[in-house]
Formats: sequence, structure tokens, C-alpha cells
Amino acid sequence: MKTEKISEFTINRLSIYLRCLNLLAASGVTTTSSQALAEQFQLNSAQIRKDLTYFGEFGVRGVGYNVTELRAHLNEILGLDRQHRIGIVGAGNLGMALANYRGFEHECFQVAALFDKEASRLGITSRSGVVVHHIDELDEVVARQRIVIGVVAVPAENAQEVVDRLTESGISAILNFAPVRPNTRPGVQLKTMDLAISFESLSYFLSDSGQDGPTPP
Amino acid sequence: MKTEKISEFTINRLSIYLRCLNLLAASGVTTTSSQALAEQFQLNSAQIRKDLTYFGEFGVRGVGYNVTELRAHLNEILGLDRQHRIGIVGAGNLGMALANYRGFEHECFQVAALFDKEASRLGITSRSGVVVHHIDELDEVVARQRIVIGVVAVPAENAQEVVDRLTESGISAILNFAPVRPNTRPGVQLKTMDLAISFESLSYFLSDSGQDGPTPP
DNA sequence: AATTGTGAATTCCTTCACAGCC
DNA sequence: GGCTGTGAAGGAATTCACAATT
Repeated sequence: MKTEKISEFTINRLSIYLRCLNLLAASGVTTTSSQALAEQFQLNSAQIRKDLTYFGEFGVRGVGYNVTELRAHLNEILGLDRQHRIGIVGAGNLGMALANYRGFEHECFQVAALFDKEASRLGITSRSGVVVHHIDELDEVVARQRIVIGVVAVPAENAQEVVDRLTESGISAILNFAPVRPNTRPGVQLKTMDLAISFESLSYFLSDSGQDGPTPP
Repeated sequence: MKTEKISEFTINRLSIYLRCLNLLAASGVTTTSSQALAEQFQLNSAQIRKDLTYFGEFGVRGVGYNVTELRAHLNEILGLDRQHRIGIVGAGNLGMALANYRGFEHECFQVAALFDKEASRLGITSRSGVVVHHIDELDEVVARQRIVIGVVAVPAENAQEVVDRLTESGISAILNFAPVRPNTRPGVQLKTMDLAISFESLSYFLSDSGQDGPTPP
């Protein structure tokens, strides 16, 4: 275990490794190696080893990694051995889609509350029975429900205000879907999923397609 | 204009610069500089200049950049001066949320069709009247509607199959929301928005929040 | 005087290659 | 023999700093 600063690239790859291991475990594989993983899932074996050794020595030289053990380690490193309660601000199409997202159901992430400022949306419930509160109840509900992750699913104009209110409410991590780059206090983790950037990037590569010419000898 | 390979980081930042310029233009600003942009929007001025010069010399030394001109250039570079027709595969919560997403309405991206394999979803329409087709009509509808971007909004298990079918149908760019890393033919642009990775990354930073207190072994 | 465009310096990330261990 | 863990090398992205330009 190093005290070195660990890059977000590494953390994101740990999620990928964990997924690969879950697939292997599901098909009954008990032992694997960085090379085997790299080949099956198109990764780089040295990178797998380097990423893992930031957190410990999980392998056995000459043998490889025990799938069950490594899964357990990655789950713990990523904090997936705990419940994380989520509050979604914005009960429009996106907010409700996230609240109903089945990907959460079997996982450690649990949508515990929804918030909106539109009177017409108050009281609506998600498929699993989570109710839409007025945004003015944010502080109270976040505290009562022990919500730690806030999701911003409101229009760009309101995103900064919502981030500020979430921060005030004592939340420690925010996933923002609005196409803005909000300011946050240090200590509050912010991650933005920017649909507009993704589409515009695709648009760029459509325009100048033919980027990838034939590889020289 | 260089022939150098341009990184995706640069392209993504161009989207951000364009947004900033749109804000400036909306408040009547006609001229700006890399420093002014950097200060207002928390960017790095050298990076702005370097990013822009991959595509041309848009500034005037001693003066800065003309907001209207630079917007026009970025719009053209990103291909936002053209319509891009989108087909969404998967008419569940996420697919319908994307189809109804207002961010598209005033932009150059237009959702032209929805697809699903569930009989119960066929014929449903989005708010703007786009109808859900059976996935078997993909090839025909993609051709008829001149769809160039495919969106994958299906469960992980079906994502690779959908990517293959989209590729077969002649689409040139894919935005994937399933938590997998599908294989694509070279020439087809693929971008994955991985919710699971984002949440797991936030979870990680929640666990070890505050690099000051390392956990004992 | 002010700001761009850019080579050089720096920082960060990835890959190589091999010593060390099973 | 085979595989991990890792220092060193290589490559990419960012930032610095200044000559060139208006």
C-alpha cells in the first residue's frame, strides 16, 4: 500500500477489473492472471498489475490472482461493501429514469429520495416507491435518510444552485448531469456526466471521418 | 492547421470553450482573450490557445478573439453546423428520457427513431412524436431516416449485440450507456457513458475522503 | 502594451523489461 | 516455467515562458 496519489484513471479501471472478475466468477473461474485478463478483456497486463499494487500485493508470483479474493479486495477498495444512499434532485425524465434504473437494484447504491421544486411533481413515486419531496426539504431529508451522494438532474441554469444546496445539506459526493462545470467546496467530490460533450465529440469525429488511415508497416 | 493527431481531450474542451463563448455572446461580449476566458471559467489560458491552434489561427495578437467568429469556427469544427439524426435503441426509462431530453430540441441533434424488441413498447411515441419501432426494422429505418448516430440504452447483456446491429445498419457513431466496453469495427466511433464507473468512483473517494487519515493495514 | 502562437520544460500516464518469487 | 511487482523508459498531455505580432 503506497501513499502516492492515485489517479482517477486508475480508479475507473478498478471498476472495469471488478466487472471482468465478476464475469469470470459467474462462469466458475477461480484463478486468473494479469495476462489472462488482458487478453480476454483487451487490457494491458502491466497496467493491471501496476493499478493493483497501489493498494496491496494481491497476487502470487508464478500463479496469478485468486478471483474471489481479488473481487473482495476491489469491492472494499471501491467502497462497494457499504450502502451508499442517493438523493436525486430533478424529477423530470432523466431524474425519474435514474430513480427507476435497474442497475441500482442489486447494488450498494440505493436511491433514497427525489427532490423537485415543481409543485406538480411532488408526491410522485418511483417504481420502487421513492417519493418526490420539495427541494426545500433537502436538508431535513438528507439528514434523516443519511444520504451521501447527490445527483443533479436539473437544467443547466439551475445546476450551480442545486450543487450549492446539496453542499450545504452536508452531502459528500455529487454526480452532475447538467452540461455545466459547477464549482464545489474542496472535500465535496464532483463528477460530471456531460451528454452534450459526448454528442459533440461524436459529431466531430463524424465530420472528419477518415482519421484512421491504414497503419504503416 | 496541423495534420497532427488531435486528442479527444482537446475535442472535449472545444465543447466547453464553445459553451463559454455562447454565454459571453448572450451577455453581449464581442471580444475576449484566452486569459479572460481562463479567469472567468477556470481554464488554463495556454491550453485554450494550444487547443485552438490545432485548427487555425483564430486570434489577433495584442487583441484576442472575436467571440462571434470563434463561435462560428468551433461550431464548424465540431460539426454542429449540420443536423445529426439519432436513433435510440432501448425504449425503457433511459431511452425514453433521452428521447424526451430538452437539451436536444434547439440543437443540431435530432432524435429520429426509437427501437426496442419488446412488443409492449412498439408504437409508443416520445413527447415530440417519435415512434418506437421493432429492432428488426433497424436497417430500413436507419437508411430511410438517414440516421448517423446510434444510442445504446439497453441492458449490459444486449449491448454488444445492439452495437453489432447498429454497425451492420451502416451507422457511423455510437453512444453507449450500457456498463460494458463493446467491440467495434474501426471507422465506427464509439463513446461509452458508464454510470456504474462514475458512481463507483464517487464511492471510492467517499471511502478515503481526506487524504490526511490513511487507514491502518 | 497586450495578447497570440509555440518550442521547451514539466508533469502525468502507460508500457517495457526484468529481478524476484513461487 | 510462469507470473507478480516494479524501476526505468517512453509517450502524452499540460503548463511555462517568450518571441512574434498588432
